[in-house]
Amino acid sequence: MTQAAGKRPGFSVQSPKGTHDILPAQARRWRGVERVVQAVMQRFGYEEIRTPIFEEAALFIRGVGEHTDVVSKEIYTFGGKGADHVNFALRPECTAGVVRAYVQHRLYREPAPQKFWYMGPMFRYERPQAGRQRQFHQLGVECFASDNPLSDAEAILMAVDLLAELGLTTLTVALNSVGCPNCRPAYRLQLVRYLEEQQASLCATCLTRKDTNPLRVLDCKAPGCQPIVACAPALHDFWCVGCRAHLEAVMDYLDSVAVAYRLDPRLVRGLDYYTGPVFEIASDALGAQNTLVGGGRYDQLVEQLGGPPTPAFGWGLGMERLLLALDGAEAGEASLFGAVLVNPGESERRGFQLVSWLRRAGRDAEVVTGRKWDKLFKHADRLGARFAFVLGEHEVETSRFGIKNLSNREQSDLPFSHEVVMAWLNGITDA
RNA sequence: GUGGUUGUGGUGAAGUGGUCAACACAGAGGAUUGUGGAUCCUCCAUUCGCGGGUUCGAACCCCGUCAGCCACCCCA
Repeated sequence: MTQAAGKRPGFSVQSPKGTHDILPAQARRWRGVERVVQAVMQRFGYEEIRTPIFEEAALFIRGVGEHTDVVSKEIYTFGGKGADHVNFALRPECTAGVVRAYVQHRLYREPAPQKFWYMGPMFRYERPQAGRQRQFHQLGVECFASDNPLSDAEAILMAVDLLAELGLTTLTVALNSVGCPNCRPAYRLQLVRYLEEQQASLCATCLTRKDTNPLRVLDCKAPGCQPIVACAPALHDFWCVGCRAHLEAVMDYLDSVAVAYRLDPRLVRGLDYYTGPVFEIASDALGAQNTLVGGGRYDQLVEQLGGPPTPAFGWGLGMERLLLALDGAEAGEASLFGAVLVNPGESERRGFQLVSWLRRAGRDAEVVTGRKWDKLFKHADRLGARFAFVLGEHEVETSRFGIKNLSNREQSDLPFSHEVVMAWLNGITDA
């Protein structure tokens, strides 16, 4: 923000627009969420995968879709160097990268289905607002080589359970099917024909969407487009037998485990690769950007990116939005096992020894140096220490040290030696 | 890319043209030469996002610029 007078480092001391530092207090919250994530993923048999944060730009253009906003106006690209100059792009999402890795390493040879999860930064050049940043973090899952509706339901359930376990309750799950290659073309044709009739009253963006990605018109919130959308041919009238049956099976599975959802005939995804069931989980604890999880089936993508025909299902979850929705939850206080209180001089040497013994024994501890004992104890309080180790000049002279339990204020006095400390550690019980 | 709104220390904020830029919290030091969230005292913004202009004089007025936030759009 402001620059100290006289110091001109030649750059702004501010993280780039739309990016944030995660400071220790926040990082604690992240770790808490990550722990739950890992546990849930393990229960559902998903394995972690980590892919590069940049890929060839062409991967995203082919995978996500040339006409999606994500690719056409939000992607960060940069050139390589030297002879084999290729254009790269910071990943705007991770499905394309995971599919690329799946194809590259021929993971389809592993026993099916192959189930992966990932977590990491994604990049989209957008105007920042609540729940939207240029660098944000996404947790996602991809399940390959299963066209069984059970896999769809399992993945959706996993998202719901994860959110519930984190304490999120006011959620709505929206479900739809965007149709498969058997039925979508017919629908698309009808829709375009209809939109052409109505094009006089369509908004400007919908006019271009009509040709590039007509299904997205269904999602348009422009007031002028509302009546048109309302009377548009309905997707579900065009579903083929397979699509209908698949969606119904997913619904049946969800019913069987009491996952509440709402069928939303207008739910459409902004990424081109989706086929069949799509879903979204929104939280009313958020502002305008209230979609927490979005995903669906993409049975064509693996083949499109050079792999064998492989059905797949996946979703992505915005970590920052999740943390935002979780905002009411406690951040967790800083805590410490032991604070070793010492005076300047020789007692610091002892303090260094003692803190090192404690750390080597697996305990977190800090040395605090000072002359005034009220300040030292106050400091120990602030650190949230369970025990204060009193090791001042008096103790150095007598070769002893004090241990004070800061919660019940009981203090004992012991000879200063490694063995004594270890014995004492063995004697304490963890709360 | 479009619109709205806000920019005063680590934080929350007073101050709307004229002495050292209130106050509160946090922080540092002391009162108290060894024992913790108390009390009292002291210190902590050569400067009001940044740059220019008007003026004898600007945190306050004007212009520009940058940033934050919110919304549109889009999406997680």
